[in-house]
Amino acid sequence: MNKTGNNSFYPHVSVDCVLLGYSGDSLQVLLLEKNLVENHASFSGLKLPGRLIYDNEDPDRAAQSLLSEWVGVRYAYLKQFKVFGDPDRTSRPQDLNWLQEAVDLKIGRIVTVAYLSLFRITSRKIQPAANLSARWCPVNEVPNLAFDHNQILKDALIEIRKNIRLDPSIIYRLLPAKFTLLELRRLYEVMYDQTIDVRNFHKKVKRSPYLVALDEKEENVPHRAARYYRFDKVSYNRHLGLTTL
Amino acid sequence: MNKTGNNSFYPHVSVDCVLLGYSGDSLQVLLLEKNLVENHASFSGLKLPGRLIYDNEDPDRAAQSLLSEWVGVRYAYLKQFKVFGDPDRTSRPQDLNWLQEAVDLKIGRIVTVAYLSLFRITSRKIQPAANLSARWCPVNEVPNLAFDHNQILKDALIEIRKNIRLDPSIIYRLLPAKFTLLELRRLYEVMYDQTIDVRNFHKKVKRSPYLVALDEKEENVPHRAARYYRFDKVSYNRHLGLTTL
DNA sequence: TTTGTTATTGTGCGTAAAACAATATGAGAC
DNA sequence: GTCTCATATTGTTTTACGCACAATAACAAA
Repeated sequence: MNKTGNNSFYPHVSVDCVLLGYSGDSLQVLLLEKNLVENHASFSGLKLPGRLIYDNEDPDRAAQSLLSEWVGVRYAYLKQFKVFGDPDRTSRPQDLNWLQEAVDLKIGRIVTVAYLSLFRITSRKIQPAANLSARWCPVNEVPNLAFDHNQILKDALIEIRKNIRLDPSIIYRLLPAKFTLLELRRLYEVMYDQTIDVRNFHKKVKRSPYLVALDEKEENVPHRAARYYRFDKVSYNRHLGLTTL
Repeated sequence: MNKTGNNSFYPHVSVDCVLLGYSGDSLQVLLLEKNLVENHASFSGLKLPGRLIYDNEDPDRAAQSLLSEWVGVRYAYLKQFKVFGDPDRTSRPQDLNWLQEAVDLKIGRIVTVAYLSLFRITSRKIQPAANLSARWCPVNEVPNLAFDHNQILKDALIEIRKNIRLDPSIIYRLLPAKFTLLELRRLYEVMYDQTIDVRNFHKKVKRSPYLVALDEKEENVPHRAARYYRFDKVSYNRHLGLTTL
């Protein structure tokens, strides 16, 4: 309740992105190394991609540009999910050092808008071309991050699970155009961190009208070939009215 | 992409609260009259309660204090649900006028964090004691509001429906300690804007272990008296683990 | 033809959603 | 006390889904 008395208070506003990529067997998050500070070897120095918003820039647009910059995906799932505004969220000594030395910011307080994005990691995109200080890290093996970024990541994972139940189409952004039911099942298992019965799973997904079987099968596999399926957006949108209510 | 070049950009940050009250037969939202400007009779002049955050103040705390100020409820459901940061959201002429004349703000850009709160309207609380410029308005009859507040309200209503499915306890904050199943059903019907079959509804709610029947009935009603029920928080919290997964 | 490996499929049970109408109960009128 | 009015309360059937279970089909290589 520390009133300033007048209305001339201006906090910083930033966006931070939890960029989640699926590699085909695990869910990974994009982390940046704060490698601009060289004399802090004992500090982990990892953070989520993020920056202050520009003058006259919508936070949504800032998040979109971060996504483009680091991953290059233009039309991925991208959702603002929470604001982190604790006045002390940037006040740890290491974080203050970095803000001052690397970004040339004074003791500034920063209110950040957190975004969540999901996409498929293709071999080409694993290393962002523009900057080598970025790396993918499995969400289960994330070390201590700067600021409250561990908390932001944790909230993002909770959020994404909620959203998948309300909008299953999110899942299919993590798969190639053609996929087998095994791939689909593995993805659900990774997302919810639990195993799923094969038979029940087949029955369930085959009820969905937007999952269409192709006349195509795996080739050159040393066992029975699995059928390929694809996700049909048109059927999904028609079907939406029923499942959402 | 209007970069400032340096990192010294400071937008305003505010919180706005969608305070939803249930009067027993309809859902209402608390609106404030921008009555400080007297020479704009043709302008509706209604807005959601909100203000800039103070120096060193967490947005959550600011929202909590707004809630206390206007409704006086201390432990109500209060949830941050979305950020509105379009640079042009405060640029309509009427809104600019109001900002300058009433709040003494220059052309400032404002990023706002929107909160959602739900509670019961008791006769005592319908008119906030401190300020008579506040009024309840049925959510279906809300006129044009200042800024993007109509959009904020719309998003809040979508959000609350999602949240009730995930956490039914929210519903019981809108009812008195003792209530009949008719009152409970009417509330669900108002919330989802659809009628519900009486028999199926009774069967469904009676499965909930946290809905306990009392040995008490309505009195002085010209028909069969309905039984009273209450919501049991302890049973609900025990039960939570099952329904959430 | 056999073998190894994975893909695919069916049955039973318990629970819940949805669509239906008849009976019970309280207060007041006669 | 009986009747009437208005609302409260309750049950059955059908259909769908979640969940727990194991046997069969298909492909490639030996």
